[in-house]
Amino acid sequence: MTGTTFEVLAEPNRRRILDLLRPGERSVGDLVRQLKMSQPGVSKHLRILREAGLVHVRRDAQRRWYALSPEPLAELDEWLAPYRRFWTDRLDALERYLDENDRNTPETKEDER
Amino acid sequence: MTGTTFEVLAEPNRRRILDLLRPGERSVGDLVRQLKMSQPGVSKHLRILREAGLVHVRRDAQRRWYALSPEPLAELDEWLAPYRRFWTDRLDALERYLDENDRNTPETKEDER
DNA sequence: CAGACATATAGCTGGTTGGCAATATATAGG
DNA sequence: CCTATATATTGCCAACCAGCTATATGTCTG
Repeated sequence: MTGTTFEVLAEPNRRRILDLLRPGERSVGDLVRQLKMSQPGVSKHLRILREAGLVHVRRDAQRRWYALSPEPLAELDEWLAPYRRFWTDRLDALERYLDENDRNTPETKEDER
Repeated sequence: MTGTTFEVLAEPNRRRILDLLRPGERSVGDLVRQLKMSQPGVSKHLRILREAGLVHVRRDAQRRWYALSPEPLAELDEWLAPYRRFWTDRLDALERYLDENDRNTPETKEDER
């Protein structure tokens, strides 16, 4: 099996790659230049990201253009959702969007208007 | 050194422990019973979670009551924030809170070995 | 075709890690 | 003090992993 999203993201260089892809597509060589890492190293990480469904690739002659496939990040976001209430009292409008379940000790500070 | 929040959360049993702590404090023995794992195994994970600042402990005679310290999760949340726009277009009020920079053009996908 | 260029894969290796059993530490009670 | 209970620490091991070098694959150009 391919690693879980969490395991894949545990590696800092892979998070870095995703960050670099956020503005848009990048070629492998491009990424190699940004990360201080060997080309095979980068390709290996890209494979792992690809197999985890976090990036997808477009071929163009010898170049391969990698781009974000952010769907799996939603899984992480879902895991995180029930915890948000613990540190985002200020942004509690957020909870209205993102929260849905259980009972807990709600120590909301007073909302307004 | 203590691992990063991402590394610590890569381990499924540790995420499970946090999930179990979400409703409130639990003793170690309590956790051992829920997870199918040896007591030393659980203690080891708890130590890692403690050193990562994700849980804190309260002594009570022989018992130790563990509870969530969710602050480090905010770090994860911050990393995730700029990605949210990619799957939560519906929730674009969110972006007003969380986002800051530009957008890209989605491309056709292709995937092959 | 040859050679250059871009990327992927294979093979190796040192370091890390999760699991367990054994043992240590601490506390409570008789 | 002795014993039971609860948890932590230690020591060990097999598995995994990220990085590297060397090599393979694929494509473009002349």
